[in-house]
Amino acid sequence: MTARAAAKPQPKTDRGERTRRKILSAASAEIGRRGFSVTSISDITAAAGVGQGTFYIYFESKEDVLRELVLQLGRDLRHHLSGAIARTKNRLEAEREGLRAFIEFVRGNPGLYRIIEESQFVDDAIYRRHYMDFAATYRSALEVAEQRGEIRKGNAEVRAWALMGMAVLLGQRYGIWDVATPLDDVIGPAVDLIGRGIQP
Amino acid sequence: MTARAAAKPQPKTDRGERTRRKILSAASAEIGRRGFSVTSISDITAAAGVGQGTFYIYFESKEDVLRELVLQLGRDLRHHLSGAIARTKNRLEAEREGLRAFIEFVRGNPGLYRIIEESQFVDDAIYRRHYMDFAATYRSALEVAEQRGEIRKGNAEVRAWALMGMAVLLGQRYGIWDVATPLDDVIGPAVDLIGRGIQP
DNA sequence: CATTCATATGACGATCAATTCATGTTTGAC
DNA sequence: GTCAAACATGAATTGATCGTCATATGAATG
Repeated sequence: MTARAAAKPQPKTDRGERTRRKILSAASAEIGRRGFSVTSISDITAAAGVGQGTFYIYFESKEDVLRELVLQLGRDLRHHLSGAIARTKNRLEAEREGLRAFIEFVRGNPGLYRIIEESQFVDDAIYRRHYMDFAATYRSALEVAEQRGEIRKGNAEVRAWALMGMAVLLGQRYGIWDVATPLDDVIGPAVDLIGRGIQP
Repeated sequence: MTARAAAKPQPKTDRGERTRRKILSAASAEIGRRGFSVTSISDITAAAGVGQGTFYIYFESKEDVLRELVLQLGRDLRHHLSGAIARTKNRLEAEREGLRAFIEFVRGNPGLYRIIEESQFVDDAIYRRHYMDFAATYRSALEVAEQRGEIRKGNAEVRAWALMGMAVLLGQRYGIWDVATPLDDVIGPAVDLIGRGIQP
């Protein structure tokens, strides 16, 4: 499940580069829409408009493609989030804008969300790394905010995972299953919970 | 993926009942250990010690078994949690004991946890129902606590999903990936977050 | 324009899992 | 103890995907 074969060499021409991208992009669309396990390699190559054998010029296996997609999505999401948080002036505002950006991202890319979650059952290591990376970033941000006195002292590691968990399930609930509820109706209560908790 | 075929009739003899259970239990063990997609029906029947054809006397397909496992796990988990919460005397205590019981359950049954999560990619409807059911219960509990003045007023639906999300990812992080950290080191900070939030 | 490397193809063989079914065994009601 | 219904079996069929390979085309170089 986590076995790594020798990676395929990078394409050496523009044409190769383009073809590789076509395959990756078709894989993202097909897997995002129908799921990893039911998508066959020939589904992907058909969607990409290339021959079946072409796939194996650039990738070892379907798992290999998924790994690359997860990494790519991680980068995209990170970029999207850091853009949203950039101009906030304290931690709670960052939580608000980060959560909003996350659910927006999910609404805009439901398939991509599913790809990451399903990667757990294909290559646990890559899924884990995805979350570990986000957690590490989150944790640092919380520690900085703590230093600055923007938030109470607390266990930043546990907090990071708890807050990520909130975002993940709210993303599922309000980003995929229900895209009708206005985001403000979700963000408001969620940020209130993050900021002040439930106690009177 | 969500297609439902005519359900198989219940066994009519003790022997039948026993065989059906053997298959379900073997399926739970195998799928929990190795994952749904890589487990074949013959893996399951071999582990159960029955012939391959026997499987089809009781189940339509592997998906059919998974549905039943998810329902069963939902009942088990609900039972485990309500037992843990029963004697708590306010909402925050219930959050504490519920979270502890949940992560304990995950540590004790990592495979079961994976079964529920993977069901999302096999039969989305059953996975969704699982969460919807828990959310409905959670929401009611929060509304009652609100009535009693045990917690501040707030959007119980959003809160329920946010808190479930926290539990799910903390369960992943501290129930599956890291089972060495003492639970109190996790529960404490998490309940502090739930109770008072991060603001100073 | 000749040569060479990179890229592209899709038919084909190997593999594997799902499901059926003809046949045999067990159970329990009478 | 008989008998019909329920249950059990695993070999055989079916269907689908993977991954390879012989062959062909494209592009760049001198």
